[in-house]
Amino acid sequence: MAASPTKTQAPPAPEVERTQRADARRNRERVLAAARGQFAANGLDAQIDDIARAADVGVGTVYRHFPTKEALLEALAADRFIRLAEWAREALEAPDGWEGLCDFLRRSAELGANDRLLSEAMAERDAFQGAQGEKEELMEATAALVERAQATGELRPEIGAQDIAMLMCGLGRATGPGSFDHAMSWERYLAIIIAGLRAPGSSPLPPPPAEPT
Amino acid sequence: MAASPTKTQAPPAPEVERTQRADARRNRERVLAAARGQFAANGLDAQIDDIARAADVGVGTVYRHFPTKEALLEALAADRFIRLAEWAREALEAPDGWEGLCDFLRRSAELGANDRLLSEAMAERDAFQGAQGEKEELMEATAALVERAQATGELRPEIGAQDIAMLMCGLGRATGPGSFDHAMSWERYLAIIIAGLRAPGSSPLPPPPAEPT
DNA sequence: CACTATACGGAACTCAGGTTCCGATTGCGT
DNA sequence: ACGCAATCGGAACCTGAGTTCCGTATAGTG
Repeated sequence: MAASPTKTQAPPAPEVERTQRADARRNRERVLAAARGQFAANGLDAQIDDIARAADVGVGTVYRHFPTKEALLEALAADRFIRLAEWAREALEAPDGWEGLCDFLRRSAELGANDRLLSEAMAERDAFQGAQGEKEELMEATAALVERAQATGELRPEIGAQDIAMLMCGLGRATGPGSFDHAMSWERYLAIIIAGLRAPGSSPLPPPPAEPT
Repeated sequence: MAASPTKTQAPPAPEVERTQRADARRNRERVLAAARGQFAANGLDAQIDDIARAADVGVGTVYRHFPTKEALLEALAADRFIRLAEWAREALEAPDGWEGLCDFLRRSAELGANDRLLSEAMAERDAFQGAQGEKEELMEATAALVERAQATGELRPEIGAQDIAMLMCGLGRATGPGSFDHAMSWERYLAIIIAGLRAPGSSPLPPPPAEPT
């Protein structure tokens, strides 16, 4: 495209991305995909060498795209959080609040049960600072979902978004790949939890400790 | 190696235990205690050096008593399983079946929430072969507890001992030390689960996949 | 009190897994 | 087609954690 003087486009913004060779971009995707697979199956201790091999790429290439294992991890974790947040927002569109919540839980559970990285990333308090923003967005969407489900009176009123996160995290870690009974599907676990979330007249939950906004 | 004919090699009963120096026995206990603490706090990746230091003992001493990290781990895991099994049997004495189960769950949850090793040991399917027997004993006791609680009609009939294990494992891993919200006590999580286990008229659970005897 | 088998401490070794480096390749503007 | 800079591959390097080894210290015994 000729740089016509009228090209009002291309303002001062230091467009960083564009001068990247095609193969580089392609390899980046490969690495990402391979890493997703390895981390899903083996959790945090998947190995860089394996990822490189799975991506059919040298280790050096992995490191050129992601300066460190941690960075790669965070990129993927952020990815997951974003997807979950999207699902949560979609669920907000559902006609019924309670149904919407359940759908969201179902999708999350399935994802979590098949991706060790997700539940491990969700669990560790300190690590994954890089994906903190995305995580918070997810929590916000979840909170909205929770409130809507409580408005109709179906979801116990004491529940908060934190509770949901905690429960789904437990589900992932108990039923995920490599866990003691991955075959026994996450669906049983989820069904029990959902029943517990809705239960009408049971004794109130112990108070949550100083909910951070 | 010469099979010396006179070397009758001690009588058949290889009484291993008794000729052990007093300090050796004492140190063994120290190591065990220190290891318990370290593993509880840091899970499987607690380090031998730290355990030795905490026990105020040299690394060599740790290895003289336990040939390998794995061995130490298994000794401790077995320990935990045994204690849980005892608790389960105690709970069988409770006047009410459902109450007994809940008491057991409460004690297990508290232990699990404060001991990363426990839930990690419970989860890993392959590892910890050494503690397999103890684990099975626990599962049996749990099964008895479950049946009794179902007899009175309070516990949902589809629940099995495996479900309990899975749930408690998730609880431990979601609320344990180092997890994303250890402060948010395990009690909330447990309350939700208990509600879910009892829930009367909710939709039936998806079927368990080929329960191993 | 002397003697020896038992136990101890901790430096040194080994190995695994993350990270770096650099010569060989290869996309792409001219 | 040419040439340079962006990329690549993967051997080499570094660090951390489990394990081994051996000279020294000590409980227990005659």
